[in-house]
Formats: sequence, C-alpha cells, structure tokens
Amino acid sequence: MSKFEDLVAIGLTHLLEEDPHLELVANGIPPSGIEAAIGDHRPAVAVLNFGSLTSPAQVFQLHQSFPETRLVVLANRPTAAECNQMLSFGATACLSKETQGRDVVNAVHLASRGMHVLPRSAAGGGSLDGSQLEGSDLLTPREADVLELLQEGATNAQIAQALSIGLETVRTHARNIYRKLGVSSRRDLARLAGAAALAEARD
Amino acid sequence: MSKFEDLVAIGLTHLLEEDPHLELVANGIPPSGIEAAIGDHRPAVAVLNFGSLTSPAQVFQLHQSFPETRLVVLANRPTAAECNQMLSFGATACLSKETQGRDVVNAVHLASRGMHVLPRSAAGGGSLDGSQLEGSDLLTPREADVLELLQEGATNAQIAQALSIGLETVRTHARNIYRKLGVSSRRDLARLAGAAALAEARD
DNA sequence: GAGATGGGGGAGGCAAACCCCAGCCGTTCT
DNA sequence: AGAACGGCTGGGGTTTGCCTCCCCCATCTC
Repeated sequence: MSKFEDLVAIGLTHLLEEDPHLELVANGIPPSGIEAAIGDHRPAVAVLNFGSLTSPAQVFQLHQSFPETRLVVLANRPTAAECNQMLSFGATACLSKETQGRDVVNAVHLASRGMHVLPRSAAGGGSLDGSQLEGSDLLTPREADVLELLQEGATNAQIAQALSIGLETVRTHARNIYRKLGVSSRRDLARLAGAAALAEARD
Repeated sequence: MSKFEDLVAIGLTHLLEEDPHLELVANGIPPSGIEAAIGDHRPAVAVLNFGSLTSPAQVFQLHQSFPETRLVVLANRPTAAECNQMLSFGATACLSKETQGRDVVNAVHLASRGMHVLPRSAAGGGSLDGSQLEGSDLLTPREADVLELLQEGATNAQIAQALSIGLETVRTHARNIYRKLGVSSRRDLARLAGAAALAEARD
C-alpha cells in the first residue's frame, strides 16, 4: 500500500460519490474484511484492488459467496491471461489502474448490468467455433475429485487410498489445483467455497 | 430494417447528441456508405448496426482500413461466439441491442480509450494458460495460402495445381474461408483487404 | 449440356494439446 | 522424522484441429 495507491483510492472514492446514480456504501476495506463488508451491504458492484487481495482466488471465493454482486477488479497492468483468469474466477470487469477515473465509473455502471469490461491489452477470445466458451474448465474432473477431499481435510495418503491412485498422483493433482486456483496451501484452499467449483467442473 | 430498428437508432442518436463529451459527426449511414463516412470524418468511435452490415467481415474490412477508429457493434442478441468473432474482426466492443441507451454511451466512452465491452452472455475466454490469446487464428496456414490465390483471381483448378493438392481440397478450404470471413463468393472476397488477414494468420 | 462455382455431408490420417498417472529431485514446516 | 509443497520428467490415453479427399446437390454461364 504505497501512498500512490492511497491517492488512487481517494480519487476514485470521490468520483464514485459524485455520481448521482451510485451510492457508496463502504470503502477502504482491508482484505480480510471484504467478505464481511459485502455480506453486510450486498452491493450491486464491488470494486476490488487486485494488489490488496489475499490471493487471486479471493475473487473466486467472493463470486461464489455473493453471485449477485458484480466484481470489478483493478489491477496494475493486467495481462490478457490475468484478465481472463479474473473472468474465470467470476469477475465481471478487469481494469488497469491506468484507467481514467471517469472510465472506472462508466465501467461500474456497465458491470452493474452484467456487461464485461476489459482493458485494451485483453484480446478477448479468438477462435471462431466458440468451443472454449461453454463454461469454465477451471478444474479437470479428477482434480475436482481431489479438491473435494482436500477440502474435507484429508491427507494426500488418505486421498490416494480413497481414489485408488498413487500418492504421487495425488500430489500432482494437488499441485495443479493450487496453481489453477492461485493458492499455495491447503489452508488457503479451506477458505474457498469449493463446492461451487466442483459443480462447474462437472456439468 | 424494421421500424423498430429505426426507433432504436433515433433514441441512440439523441443520447449521443446529449453527451457534452461526444460529438456526433454522422449517423444513419447506409451500409454501402459506412466506409466513405468513416474516411471523411475519421471518428474516434463508430457505432455499427450488425444487422445493417453487408457481412460480418465488413467489420474486419473497416478495422483494416481505419485501425484508429474504434468499432462498437450493436447486435440483436449476440452469442458468445458471435461476440468473439466481432473482436477477432477488430471490433472493440460488442453490445446487445437490449442494452440501455446510457450504457451504450458509457461503452462508447470506454471503447474510445480502447477498452473492450462485452454483453453478459459473453463468457470471455476460459482457459488459464492463455494459449488462445496470442493473436487471431482466423485462418489456418493452408487457408491463408488458398485465400491469397483466390484474391489473385485464380480458379480452383489453378489453385489446386499451384499448391499441389486436389481440386476437392481447394473447394473445402474455400468453403471454410468463406464461412470464417462471412462472405459467400469470390467477388465478396475481392473487396476485403485480405493481405492484412494473411499477415495475421502467419505471424 | 458441359464446366465452374457454391454449399452440404462425411472419412481417414496426422500432429498437437490435454488429462491421468507416476516417479524423481529438492525445500519447508511442525 | 513425517508430511506437505514445488519443479521437472515421462508414459499412455483421449480429444481436438487441420489437411486431404470424396460424395451429393443446386445455380450460373457459355
């Protein structure tokens, strides 16, 4: 949290307050209090500072907990891959912090009605057949199996026995799960509402 | 173009005129006059009615001719695949006609600064490795070869001989090229700036 | 009618990507 | 010491996309 980021937050707050169609219910929430704040106010839109998140997967967690709240993520200079990860995690918009304040306000309006906003850098898809568009392939079926047991607190050895696979295989799946969800331990994982991820990976 | 679409155009025109930060340089352009109108005014943003385009590839053609003009496409109820096709063709935003007028104005502002806006229906990517983000895969290398010869006016038989493949194969490639570019004959193709498509398909 | 073109379907071979599984080497934490 | 985490490699399987070619049909032109 540099002074520079503070200034950005202050300026943005000012702009949001000025808009007669927007109501600012809370701001300056620390990372640990975001979930509670959204739970209290149930806003139509939440603007998140990417750098202040505990992990990229916090976006996923928030989207699972409050699907009716549109999430706008402010990142420093997001790459196309990062933007798509944010959308995969349930964000509605992903903006660069270089974005002008008025544009952030505009994006909040569009996001409140479900429209996606991406920075210039994000190419936004590509192939014509749309094969990669039907839902998020975040986790493979087998990874979903492992995730489910991981969240129940099982050890790798227990998971291996439950799924009739080798311990090393469980470790491989776990590694890929951590990488895909942007976390690095079981504890981070425990805080995610993984059940919804399973539903997505299986339908 | 039904009366209903006329009403949409009139309402949108009114909203664009009202915005003090926007200057409306032309409107109600027929499909055949779009290119000339953009050439005359060189606007920062052009709002296109998808249903009024001669073909989806007209977006591509306009983007090649005037890369500095951001293209906002209004489609009836665009699918995710259609939106991504529009982005592949160089559009900056793709909106549903169900979008509220104010949101269209907001999207125009964002598009003027290069940001992408997509309707709710567009999932916007998916896989995490970003493999599908590196440029447009509009045409396969072989299709690009065939397109090049097609634009030189070669017959299918001549193309087959030049590429040392069968006549039926050429016809297959040509069909896929037409489908991907949204045209339906060699004559439509001749009007496209296909050289740029080749560059995209090859780099 | 013959030839060229556009549009639909399908088939086989090939290469790339992905997934599942498993092991190796380390480090870190408790 | 045991468990977990992370990087790297590999085999074997399926899936996908691309290339090639074939069949059918209709239209248009000469």
